[in-house]
Amino acid sequence: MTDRPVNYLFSMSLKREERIEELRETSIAKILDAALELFSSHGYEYTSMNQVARHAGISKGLIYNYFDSKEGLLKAMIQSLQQQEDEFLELFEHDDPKFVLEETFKLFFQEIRQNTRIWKMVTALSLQLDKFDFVHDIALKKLEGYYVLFQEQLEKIGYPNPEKEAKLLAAIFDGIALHYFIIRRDYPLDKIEENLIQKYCRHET
Amino acid sequence: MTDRPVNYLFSMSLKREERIEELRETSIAKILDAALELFSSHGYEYTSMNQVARHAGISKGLIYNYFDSKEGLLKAMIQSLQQQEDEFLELFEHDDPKFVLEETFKLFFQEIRQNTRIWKMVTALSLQLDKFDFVHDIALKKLEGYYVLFQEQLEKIGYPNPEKEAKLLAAIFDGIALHYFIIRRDYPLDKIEENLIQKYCRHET
Amino acid sequence: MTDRPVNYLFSMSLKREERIEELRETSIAKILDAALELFSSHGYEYTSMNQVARHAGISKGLIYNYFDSKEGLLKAMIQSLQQQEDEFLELFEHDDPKFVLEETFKLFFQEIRQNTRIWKMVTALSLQLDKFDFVHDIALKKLEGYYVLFQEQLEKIGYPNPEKEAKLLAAIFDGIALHYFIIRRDYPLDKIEENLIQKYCRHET
Amino acid sequence: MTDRPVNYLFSMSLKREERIEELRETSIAKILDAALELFSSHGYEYTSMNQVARHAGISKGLIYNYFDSKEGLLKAMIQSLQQQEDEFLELFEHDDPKFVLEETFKLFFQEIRQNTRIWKMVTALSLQLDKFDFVHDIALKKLEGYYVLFQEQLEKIGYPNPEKEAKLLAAIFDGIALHYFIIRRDYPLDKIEENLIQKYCRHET
DNA sequence: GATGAATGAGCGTTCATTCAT
DNA sequence: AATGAATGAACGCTCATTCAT
Repeated sequence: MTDRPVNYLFSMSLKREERIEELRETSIAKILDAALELFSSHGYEYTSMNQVARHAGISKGLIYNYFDSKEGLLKAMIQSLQQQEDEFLELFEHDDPKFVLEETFKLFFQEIRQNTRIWKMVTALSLQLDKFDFVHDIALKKLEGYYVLFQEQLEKIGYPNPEKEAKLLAAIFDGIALHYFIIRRDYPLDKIEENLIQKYCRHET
Repeated sequence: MTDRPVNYLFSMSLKREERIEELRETSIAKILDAALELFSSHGYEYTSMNQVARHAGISKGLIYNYFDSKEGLLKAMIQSLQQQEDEFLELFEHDDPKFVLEETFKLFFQEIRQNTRIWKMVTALSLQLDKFDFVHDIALKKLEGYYVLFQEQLEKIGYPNPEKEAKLLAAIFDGIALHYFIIRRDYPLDKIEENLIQKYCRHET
Repeated sequence: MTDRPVNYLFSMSLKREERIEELRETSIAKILDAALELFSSHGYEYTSMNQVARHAGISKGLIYNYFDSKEGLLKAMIQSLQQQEDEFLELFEHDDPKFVLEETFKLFFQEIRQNTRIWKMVTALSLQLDKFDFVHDIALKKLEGYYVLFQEQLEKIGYPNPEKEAKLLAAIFDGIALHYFIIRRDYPLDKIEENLIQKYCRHET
Repeated sequence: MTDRPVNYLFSMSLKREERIEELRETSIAKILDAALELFSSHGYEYTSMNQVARHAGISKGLIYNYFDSKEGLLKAMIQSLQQQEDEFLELFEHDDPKFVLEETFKLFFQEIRQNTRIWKMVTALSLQLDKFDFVHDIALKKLEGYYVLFQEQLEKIGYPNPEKEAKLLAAIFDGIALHYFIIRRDYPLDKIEENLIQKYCRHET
């Protein structure tokens, strides 16, 4: 990211600083929104910086005030997604493993339903690992997060082979997402969701 | 793709025709090989037609004798992959469902192990459905093929909810592939494979 | 350059005026210093106004309070150099021509030794005369100053063809400077200096 | 420089190869000519690749078929100048040192008279040594060539301090060139030339 | 007086595609 | 069938300059 403003001694009032910081944040938000919108609908490679600028309603040059490069913009956009996700993953501090699992399941399905385009993009990007290492790293970390979460809950429930079972469960989820991304309207996402919840969260132990 | 030569009577000897047909096929094969190699290792968008030509050992212009455009080349390449796959999916005409499932499982794991790069590319491409409808169509058809195959076998075995179970099974497979593409060396592909075979093909009914 | 403040009666106290005048001069000096430093080390074309502002420790906009444009800044910078030089050329009001010559020689060599980068830049700029007429004019005036100085002294010493000889002498100096700029450490500047002083200032007439 | 054509076995006749080589050379020549013309009249930094293409009467993209980058084009242009110069420096294989000196002098003056703009550009570029090392290297080599040539001839003539004197003589030349570049029409180049020839090549030993 | 967010024309460069041979 | 010189639109990016505060 380029030059943050240097703090010249006494050179401006706090008011001014705040106003400027606001401007900065507004612009950054506009750019990130436009990038998310366009990258996720047309693809990163097929979106030009010109388009991002136009869609954000600002000039091309301004993007480079805040981001080093197109790839830098992608990185920032991905990280901002990641951050939002982290925020609501912290919610689960419950004792009942079946409850935690069920909530996780519901959250997951809600996410891919609501932000299909975004998660499709993220999935596509994590497969380009040679080009965008940072996406790969984030995908990896997230994956391991799920492995751990699932394993803990399955262990508590008393599953026989919790480590492998956790990996399988995570695979089921990402597989479902993948198929939903491809098949879309014709994919019975609701029924699949119910079925899974029945199987893992409501069965007799 | 350009017009195939029509057989004008007496216009040339069969020998000459055959020789030319051979040349055509050799060139096309060289181009498709180069495209597969480069698209799957560097990505479609990051591979130039120049690179394809150089890697195929032919001239840039020649590619356009056989393919309309870069996208046309991609399409042909994907279709040739599809064709190869169809060929060995016809093998299964066996009665024992568990045997068929086990063979399918083994084939799948062998494929993603041996041609990781290629399947990663195919997966990535099928997520870009706005851009490349044909990849999407192929992915869809293939997916439905698996759904049917799995459903039939699971029905024969006597699974309670074969349709949903088939979809879940297919999701497990593609999820495993996805995770393997991302985690690679650290993913316990062998153990997962064994585990799945045990679960679906060797259990007591 | 923007308008200097006119002295509206009673509009502000002399104290305030003075303080502001001081601020102005400090800022201008900081900018000129930064420009000299950066233009001479990276080249005028390869120095951005942003860099100048950062190096001067002020904001980009402030430069435009004092200078019309990047070229205007260059012009002012060159003129300030010129002014400094004029100041110490006035020192020579001595009768003995050989003494004056020797002092001039020494001054010249000291200058190119100490401020190599700056003189290299000035030389380079005076060769771009299409772009920067003012540099050309300054170079011309300076050159003629040297011609006159040398001619007068050589005349006093009794050289046969003082006009041509003065031009040759001036050429020798600038040629030496040019070669020193290019060869740098390996150029025997000291010996050349001694040699010249011997030849022109210490010989028997 | 980019891809030279690969020689596909038997793939084309010698005639075709020759014709293509001719095309290549014509284009390269057009580009180099345009670059020399524009770089030397407007300056390297103030000439865009678009201008070069337009002036050469070809498309912008074609330049990049033959040159890696703008800097690569500059380099090639300088080297082609260097080559032309080398060719006529080989002429001097004469015994009489005064004759050799006189011819060198005449050649030098003729050059800066006829190709003023070009030599001015070369001089300007060799002062930008941080940016364009190759120009610096060439300038250095050329300079040393002159040092050696002058030293040898002055030695033969019997000058007392030939090494230093050679350096001074070279400095005189480049100084004269520099002054001529700046003063142009008002500089008495002819008289200076005569004067130098008298002094070094026609005097009594 | 001083700031820095914002602009937009223009840069060097790439590359899919065409076409004369 | 095969070549590769040639094109030109589009790209990512820079930077001198403006102006509201």
